[in-house]
Amino acid sequence: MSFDSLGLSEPLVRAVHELGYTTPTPIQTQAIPAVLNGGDLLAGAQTGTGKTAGFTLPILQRLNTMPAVATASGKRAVRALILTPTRELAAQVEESVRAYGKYLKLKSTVMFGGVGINPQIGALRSGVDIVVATPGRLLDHMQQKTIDLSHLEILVLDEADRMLDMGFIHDIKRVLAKLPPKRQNLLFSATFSDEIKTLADNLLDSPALIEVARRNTTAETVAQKIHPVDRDKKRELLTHLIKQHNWFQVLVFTRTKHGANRLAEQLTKDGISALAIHGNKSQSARTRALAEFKDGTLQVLVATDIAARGIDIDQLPHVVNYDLPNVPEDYVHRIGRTGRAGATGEAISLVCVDELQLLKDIEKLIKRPVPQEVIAGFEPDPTAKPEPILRRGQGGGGGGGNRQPRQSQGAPKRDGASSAKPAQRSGQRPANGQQQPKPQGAKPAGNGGQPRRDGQRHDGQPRAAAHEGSAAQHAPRKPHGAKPQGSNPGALLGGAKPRNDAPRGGQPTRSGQRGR
DNA sequence: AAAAAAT
Repeated sequence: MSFDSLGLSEPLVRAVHELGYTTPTPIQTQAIPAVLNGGDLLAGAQTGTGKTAGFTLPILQRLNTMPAVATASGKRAVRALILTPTRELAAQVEESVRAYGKYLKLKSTVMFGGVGINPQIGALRSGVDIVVATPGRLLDHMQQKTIDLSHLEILVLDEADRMLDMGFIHDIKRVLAKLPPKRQNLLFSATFSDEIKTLADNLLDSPALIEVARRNTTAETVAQKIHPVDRDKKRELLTHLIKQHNWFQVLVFTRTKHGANRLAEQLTKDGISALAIHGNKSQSARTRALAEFKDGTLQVLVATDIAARGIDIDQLPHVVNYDLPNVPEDYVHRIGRTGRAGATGEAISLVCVDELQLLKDIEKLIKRPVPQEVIAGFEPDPTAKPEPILRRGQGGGGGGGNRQPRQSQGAPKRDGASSAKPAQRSGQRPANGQQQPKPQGAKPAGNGGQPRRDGQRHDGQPRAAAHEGSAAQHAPRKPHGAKPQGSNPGALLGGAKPRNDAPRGGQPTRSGQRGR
């Protein structure tokens, strides 16, 4: 199977090939012809399955093929709208659109909150074909009448379940109400709650159905490991691990925003360059942290679950769960940040007694125990009692009325400096972790803290296509270090009994085409 | 229970 046999035109295939992809993933194989068909689509797919290319490629082709439309002012009209739950994801999707559309004349832009609205208005005025947006800012534009969607032909709701979880349903309905009724709708969701089904029923007209087996697990290329540890020794252990192995690009997840801030500060004190990323950070701080982490300037990125989905970093070697996530599914999303596109990765979880129940839930979900390894010097106190803080909500699927109206959280915190890095860096990084982290503050002041919204990379390397990445399929590799090495594996923390391996994910389970 | 998203 190849991209041109899916019906994509030469300029798209050329862009895809130049980005290093030759073989479509299962979801691409199914979604691309379905979208080219012009009908609606309901797709069950998570990030990391090649989903983004699955809709951006055929959308580009359709817009390129269909006769261009002009607005009253004579500029190109917005014909495709892609909504995503987070700003970072919106930026990434638009990068993909740009990368894949490199040889086409189509124009795209991204818009979300937390940054100035005027540049966005300017971009819209100059005329764009494709808009990628988060719901809030899009509504803002609609109310201010700075966006004209009267020529819209294609609508995509990406990570629709996440958007509903985040309380976007009302915003989405308000957007939908103002769109031209005759259009192609694509809905992507990792899960299918009753809410999603209702949304799909209302939105989609006899959609094609595509489902790719859930990645409930954990690519084979990710080696997972638990380090049992006392709750108050976690930070020390993390520092120890990073320094001992000289890890150079570590994504660390915490449960709370406050926890992320604290940990980043402490790591910095320990001589490790670290920044936190979460929803209370200013957009410029978020953008900067992500950019520095991606280009290797930053050794550690401490994140809340804002980064659990979607965020894609090439060849990210290490993910650490400093806290286990409250929702088992998020474990899968988190560790899915590593081992992407066939590369090997390592997912380490620091687990204290409080988190045993969460661990059990996770092992049940992924249908396998995670090997445990106690690190010498960090043996957990066997008499420690769990503190009954953590409870997991969310029953089987239908239930949780998790509605939360948006509420203002006050001004985002400005974390100090207005430094953004000047463009630099060759794009190479040492292959073996020799890179020394720069101390904080050593960077020259940059462009006044303007966030990068332009989707360009510092190093100018094409990479957007790596999102949802692995267009190409790679031979599965054995995870390295899958066996616990070192001292008493399995000590102290009762995990699930070893079972035979879980079934591999990644195969399509169901597909339907239909004409319209 | 936490997180995210418009000002």
